[in-house]
Parts: sequence; C-alpha cells; structure tokens
Amino acid sequence: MSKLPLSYYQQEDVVFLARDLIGKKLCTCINGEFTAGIITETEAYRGWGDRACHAHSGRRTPRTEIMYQNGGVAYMYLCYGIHHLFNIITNKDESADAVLVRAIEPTDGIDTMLRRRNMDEIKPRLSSGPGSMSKSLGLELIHYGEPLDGEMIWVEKVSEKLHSDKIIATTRIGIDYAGEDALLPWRFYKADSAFVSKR
DNA sequence: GACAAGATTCGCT
DNA sequence: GCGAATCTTGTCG
Repeated sequence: MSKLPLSYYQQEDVVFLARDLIGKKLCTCINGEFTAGIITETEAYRGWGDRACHAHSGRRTPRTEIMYQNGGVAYMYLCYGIHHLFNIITNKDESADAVLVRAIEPTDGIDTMLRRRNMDEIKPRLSSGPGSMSKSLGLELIHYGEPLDGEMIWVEKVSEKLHSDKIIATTRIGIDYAGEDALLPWRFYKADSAFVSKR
C-alpha cells in the first residue's frame, strides 16, 4: 500500500522515530512468502554519545559499517550465536543511529510465521522479543544492508491513529554494560498490547 | 590465529 | 528462576 519512503528514515531524531514507528506495519516478503505485523516495541540507539550502540562515538568495524549509511536500510546481526536481530538505520550519512524492532503483533501470513517458529497456535511468544520477531518474519543475517523501500522488507503507514498516551517510554533491555546510558528512556512499547517482551 | 563475550530464548527443576 | 545453547565479531598476541 503506502510504503514509507527512505526520506522518512532519514529524519534526524532517532528517539522520535523509535516512538513514531510504534503502531506502523512491518512487512516482509521472503522466498515469495508475505508476512507482516504491527510494531509494538522498539528501542533507539544513537551513534554519538550512546555507549549501548555498536557504533558509538565513531566506532567503525566491518559489522557496523552499514550504520554509517543514509537511513532506510536494515542492520542485521547475530546475538548469542542464535538470534538474528533486526534494526532500522536512521538519520543521514555518518550519524550511525538505529532503531531496534523488538516485537510485533502478527497481522498477515500467520501460518507462515507459525511454521517458522515451530508453533501451532498464536501466543505472544510468537513474535515478542527481538530474536523471536526476526525469526517469525524470516529475517536473517543475509538481509544485512537490505533497503527498506524494496520488495523484501518495508514499513507501511496504518490508517488508525495511535494516541500518544498509549505508548510507554522506559529503559532499554540487556545493555547493562553501557553504564549510565543504560538508564536512558529509549525503549517504547504499546501499552495495550500483549505482544511486548517483558522483564 | 585464538579466545572471550554478547541489544536472547527456551526448557527444565 | 536458572543455565545451556551456539557462532559471529572484535580484540589481542
């Protein structure tokens, strides 16, 4: 329908974008199988001055290289050797900002998602939590660098508007190593959704 | 070239 | 609630 254009991702405020992405629809079409869901949980990572970010303070490695591109591409990486995490690169060249998508509420291709997760009924566990979410949508390392206005991965605007008081802001998860930056309220989730990772 | 650690999840006690 | 699974990446020698 209305695929968000690359210019959307290139807005400067990654924290605003992380919040704005809640309630939008994340779609993938992988191996001809279409799956999609409403984004219910995100986290913002800022390249400069955020120790939790892989590319903090200009840190540059082959893995983080993609983060220095213009916004609107996927940054995939493997965590704990098992989980493929999906991030959206935002902002302009050299900024290294990103939004981690942590959970969605399935809307399309649910049979496919269940099969990918080896489950036989819908539970929040199906697509809540960054590893599970990626797996249900079929996202893997090979999608590293994939543009978000292409045929494989994209985000759509949804007609229904989300009231701002339905979005909760809190601290990010699993980044204790980041010291004081772990306290920043850069995790956002939809208050009334069961599809949110807890802890 | 080797090694430690990680933006997690699942199953078992 | 606790701990294993599992492998890429970055750092150090």
